[in-house]
Amino acid sequence: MEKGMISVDRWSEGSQVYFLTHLHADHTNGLSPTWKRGPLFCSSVTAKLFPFKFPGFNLSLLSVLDVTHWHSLSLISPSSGLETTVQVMAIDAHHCPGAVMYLFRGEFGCMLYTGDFRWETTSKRAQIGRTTLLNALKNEKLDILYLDNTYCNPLYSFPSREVAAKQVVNIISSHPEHDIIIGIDSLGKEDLLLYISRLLNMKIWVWPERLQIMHLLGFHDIFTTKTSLTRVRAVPRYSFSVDTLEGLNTLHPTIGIMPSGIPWAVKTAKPNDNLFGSSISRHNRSSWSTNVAMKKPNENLKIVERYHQYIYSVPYSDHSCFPEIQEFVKLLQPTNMKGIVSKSPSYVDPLYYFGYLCAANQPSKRLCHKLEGEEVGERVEAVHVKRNRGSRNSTDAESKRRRATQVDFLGVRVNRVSLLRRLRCGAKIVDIDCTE
DNA sequence: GCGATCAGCT
DNA sequence: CACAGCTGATCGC
Repeated sequence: MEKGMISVDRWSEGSQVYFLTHLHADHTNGLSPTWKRGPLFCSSVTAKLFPFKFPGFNLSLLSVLDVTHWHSLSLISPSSGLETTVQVMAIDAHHCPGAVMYLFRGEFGCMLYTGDFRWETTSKRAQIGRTTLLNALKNEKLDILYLDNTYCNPLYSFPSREVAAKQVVNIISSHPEHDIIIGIDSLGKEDLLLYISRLLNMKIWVWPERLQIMHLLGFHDIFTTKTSLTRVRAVPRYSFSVDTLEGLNTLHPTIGIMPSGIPWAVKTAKPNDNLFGSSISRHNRSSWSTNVAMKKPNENLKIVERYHQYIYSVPYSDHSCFPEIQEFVKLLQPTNMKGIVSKSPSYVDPLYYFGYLCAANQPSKRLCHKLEGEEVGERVEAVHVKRNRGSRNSTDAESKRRRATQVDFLGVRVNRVSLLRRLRCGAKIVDIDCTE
């Protein structure tokens, strides 16, 4: 295999330059303070947060890319061995602070790696993104689109974050005597918290490390670590559970709000089930419930009852929902397309739904010639593939067998989808034989 | 002992 | 199911 040129959100050896879309952990797997494989490009906000996440990292390796401007890099062509120019543009991805997409052009053609992104066609920011992309692509064809396919399934349709944020504010203001906890991660959902703070004119509690991040992001007066100053607290999602809520309610009436594209606990119930017969109105439930068969109905029922006693699931998502992904693909009409998320809720290759929008039947021969002739088979395969359950209980022999499958995959189409499922995000995107 | 990786959980 | 990501166990150096 010839050496590659460019890796995005992928940190193994063999590339000349590396790009980071944003600082969520599933995109930094393999990065560490001791990493030193080459120049690492990212946005200015990501660069600002970077030392916090990777203290001791050699910052001379970091290069900041301004958004919406072309930057030229001089690299060695993997095919000819000669110097070649690659141009790259970072574009706001509207995901979490610092998140960008990368648009590349060079001898390999034109390609876009979205990273995680949200494409709200109603928002001002997305309109700017739309103009930027169209201007950048102007007379050029997008040869390959690496797409955030997290919610690439028609099951997933949710409102804009502005609408969802209003739902959150409604929930809080309809519980004037309650304490509120909101489950968030170490980065992301800041806009939601700012919105709450502005509309309800209150500070928001965050844990100390999160306050440091808020300060790095330039938010100095809105957040606090003093519990006495506010009844609204943003807490780490991993500490947000039914048990936590039940514990808190022994001290003071408290409700939880979970902003998420996946209302997991809701999904075990039907919209008209008695589970929702509570006197508290559930703003979001009607459009949310999907019916999923239950293995142990009674057991799950209890969990759901406990859940709905205290927790609101609000469809506030930093990923694009299905109709938005569709809009995005329609706009760009790439020649080829590849999902970057393998562990999505209902993984399906984006070509299954959007192949008709692009010229996927005539994949660019400059790129990924191996993909040619596989796309139709892959699309069919994608819907029939069974979820890989029970990996936690699998034996050593089973996991060895799976590893063997991964090796075989490089030349065998039929295993392609099941492998993609397990792969992490990230790609070595310019690699002559395109096997990653 | 340290970092990388994985299992388990939410 | 699992957005993103923590904790704790284990492995290899």
